[in-house]
Amino acid sequence: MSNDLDPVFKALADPSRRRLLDALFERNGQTLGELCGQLDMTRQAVTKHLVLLEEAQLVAVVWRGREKLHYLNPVPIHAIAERWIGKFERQRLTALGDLKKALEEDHDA
Amino acid sequence: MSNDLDPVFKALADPSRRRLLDALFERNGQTLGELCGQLDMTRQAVTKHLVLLEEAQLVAVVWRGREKLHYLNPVPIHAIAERWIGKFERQRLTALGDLKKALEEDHDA
DNA sequence: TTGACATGCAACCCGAAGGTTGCATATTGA
DNA sequence: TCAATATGCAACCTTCGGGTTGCATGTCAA
Repeated sequence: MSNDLDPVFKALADPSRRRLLDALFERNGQTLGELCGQLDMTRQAVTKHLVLLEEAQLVAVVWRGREKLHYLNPVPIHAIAERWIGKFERQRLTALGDLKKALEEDHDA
Repeated sequence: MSNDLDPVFKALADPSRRRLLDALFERNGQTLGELCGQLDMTRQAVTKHLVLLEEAQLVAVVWRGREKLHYLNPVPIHAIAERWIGKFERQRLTALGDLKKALEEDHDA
């Protein structure tokens, strides 16, 4: 399994791509055509977004005849949650405390 | 509190900015100059990255004389974990199941 | 077998993003 | 008071990202 989260963060940075993930969350296994119906752009633009999602392994593809079915792969999101967000979540209250304290000291001065 | 996660996703998309967050994670409250020492680019470039982090509310700033102290604000990361990642994590096994099943059916055909 | 359908590929356009350099401003401490 | 320090502001350059259009390819169904 890849250990590089960068393509995942990049893929998640665009609202249209998050929207595609949401669409697959609503109904998994949609075709390209179906996904196009939910975004206000050309099929080619949607294809490009899906390519990025595939490269980040957020979406997996299965061909059925001439149709391309898209499936959500939750593993990279899980990896981000585990390896990245978890770290900050663990120190959350400490960081908030630092911030509060700094603001108070600033007020004094 | 802002409810818009887009600037947060955008801010997290760049490796240099994630690195800055990591640096503040290591030692909270660093000055601009200190943060510059940890990235291989000009001070102005670092400033630009920090502006994006501030706009996403991931970093809060306190001025102490001529020094600008940077503090981690864990709230937006928490928001992403709660409102966005949590949703996918909850359906994680279901999505993996869909994917596995689709791959098997593809194999049959 | 053929036309309609689902998708791929490639060139192109434009604005945004990341970086640089140069200069201005404010604070500090000797 | 003045030089060094810490930072801001603005113009500029190049690359990348998101979007389009046009055409090619492969599959299905009548």
